[in-house]
Amino acid sequence: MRMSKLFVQTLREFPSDAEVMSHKLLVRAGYIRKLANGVYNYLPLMWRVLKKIENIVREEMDAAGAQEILMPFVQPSELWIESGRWDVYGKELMRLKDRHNREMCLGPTHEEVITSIAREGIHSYKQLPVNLYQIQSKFRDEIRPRFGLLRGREFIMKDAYSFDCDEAGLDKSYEIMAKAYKKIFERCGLETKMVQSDSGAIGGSVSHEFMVLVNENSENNAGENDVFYCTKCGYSANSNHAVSNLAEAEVDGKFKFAKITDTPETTSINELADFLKIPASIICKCLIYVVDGKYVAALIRGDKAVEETKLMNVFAGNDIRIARNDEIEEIMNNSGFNAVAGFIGPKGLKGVEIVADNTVKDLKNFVIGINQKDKHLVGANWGVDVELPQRIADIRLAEENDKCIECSAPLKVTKGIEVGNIFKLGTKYSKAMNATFTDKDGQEKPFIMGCYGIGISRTAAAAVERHHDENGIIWPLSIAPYRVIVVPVSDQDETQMSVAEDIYNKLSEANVEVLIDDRAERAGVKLKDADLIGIPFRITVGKTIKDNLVEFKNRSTGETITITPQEAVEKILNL
RNA sequence: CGGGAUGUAGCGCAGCUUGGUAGCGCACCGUGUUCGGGUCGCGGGGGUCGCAAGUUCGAAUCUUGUCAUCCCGACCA
Repeated sequence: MRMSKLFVQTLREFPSDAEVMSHKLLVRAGYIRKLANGVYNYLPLMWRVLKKIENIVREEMDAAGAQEILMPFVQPSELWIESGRWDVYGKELMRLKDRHNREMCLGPTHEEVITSIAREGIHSYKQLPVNLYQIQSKFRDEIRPRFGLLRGREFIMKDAYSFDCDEAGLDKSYEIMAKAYKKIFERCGLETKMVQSDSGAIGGSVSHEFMVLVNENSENNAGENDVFYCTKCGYSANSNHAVSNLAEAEVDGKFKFAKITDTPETTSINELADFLKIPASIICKCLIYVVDGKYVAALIRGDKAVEETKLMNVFAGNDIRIARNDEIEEIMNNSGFNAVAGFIGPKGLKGVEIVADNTVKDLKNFVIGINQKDKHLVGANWGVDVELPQRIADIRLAEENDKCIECSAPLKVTKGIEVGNIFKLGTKYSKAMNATFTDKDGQEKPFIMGCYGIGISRTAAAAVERHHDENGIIWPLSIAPYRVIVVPVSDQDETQMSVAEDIYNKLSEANVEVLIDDRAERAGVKLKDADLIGIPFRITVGKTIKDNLVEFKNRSTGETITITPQEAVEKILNL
């Protein structure tokens, strides 16, 4: 391709509305252009990168035995009503009506559609297992799109769905996908960590995320997830799922008897601990949440934080938020109290489900709210002063240096970009939508399903986050829009131009993806642009051509050698 | 949903305090010059100043509303 014809415009400055490097660089280097909030045009260079990633994904998915299909982007509400998600998916689901007033939605994911396909097409265990996938634009009306391609509303995703006749089959399909994913990201030049993650409200199911770790090179932190990991045994998990053991802490308040004590204006744990001159670990904190519209009280040790996803899962919920003050007031009114946030306790709460974190059951002679403003019960004990809730679960957010549950080594934490997710669905959709097959024994059974996603456009952005320098993008060779760019330094110099054209022609004829910068620009402009757009190799034809020498530069290492044009061509052909 | 900030040419910005009919750099067009890391000069084209009301003889500038964008937060009691 000739730069003089390539549809690209590089900018001399970064766009003012971009925050993270991948966003800044992709806009500045002319790869993408914003059309609306969270919605981007993919210009020629970007589209080439995306197609490269797609093809790697295709090759590995096909090699893993999956078959590519394409499902509609617009879906009828009926399927979503069948699965039960029409009412619970929330505002992320972009809903619309057609001219007949039928309700439709833009596909944020395709479990419903794929289940309907399987329901119609798979009738016997002899047809299983099956794995179908597609690569397609998805639309999710995110609360807050940001970071360019890392969290857009419209984005390109590969989604695969497996169907098996039993759990063992699903385990195998899952394993195959996990291996394929690792290979896909490796081939894209991305090191990923496969971490355990939350699998939503479905009991007993398993899910892993593939994270690109980004802590070490973060001017701006593009990683939206906290990943906990153990360097000793390899345990790793998303913070919404990470389980840990705690270091020793004081959990006995050693008060001789229980006493209602004045604790004026201690609305936070720190204030309360300071006021009573006690460690926060002997306070039992009580937080009111709203899960799917129902009130929930969560008890946890004062020095620890609640992990909302874990808490939500205890109640198989879809939505969780902390209660507002007016909601707490409502609970107080209903229960015959008049306390405010800071003095809430589990005792006597009406219309509220209570769950206690594992950390509170060992507390002795502790401090707890009793729904009286400016007072706490000091020296309380379970079973004596307050009943220990029946529901006890792990709802605690892990912290760095907590002990690994596998090997007790201290856990570390880092930021990660989630580029892939694999998930054992089980029969959630097949049961709800009555998608069954006849098994060996003649019985009709629901499919055992798995689903497997890769954010194609996010993977491209993650690659930029990991591979760039102060001059621009540094694409891994496997996903670069072009492998090599030929730059004649002066378009005035006939020898330079003809040698450059010759190199370009030879590489083109050998089907190498090659650019030639034939623009009537000065050398500085061309070299800056070559660095900015991040082509892995550059062949510069300059003055030394009188000695039959050109410069061969590696964008990634900066290594530069001077060789003959023929050697340069061969070097590229031998990559 | 709450808070903050910002909307002026494709991009980056000034002008607004103190109203008087819009400017700079980059990019673009023409021309000359220069030619190995974003040359220099001359000449040009391009903007109903986010939108809508209001105040005023007159509004980019003041007032109100509205929309959009970016950031932070979404309450850890």
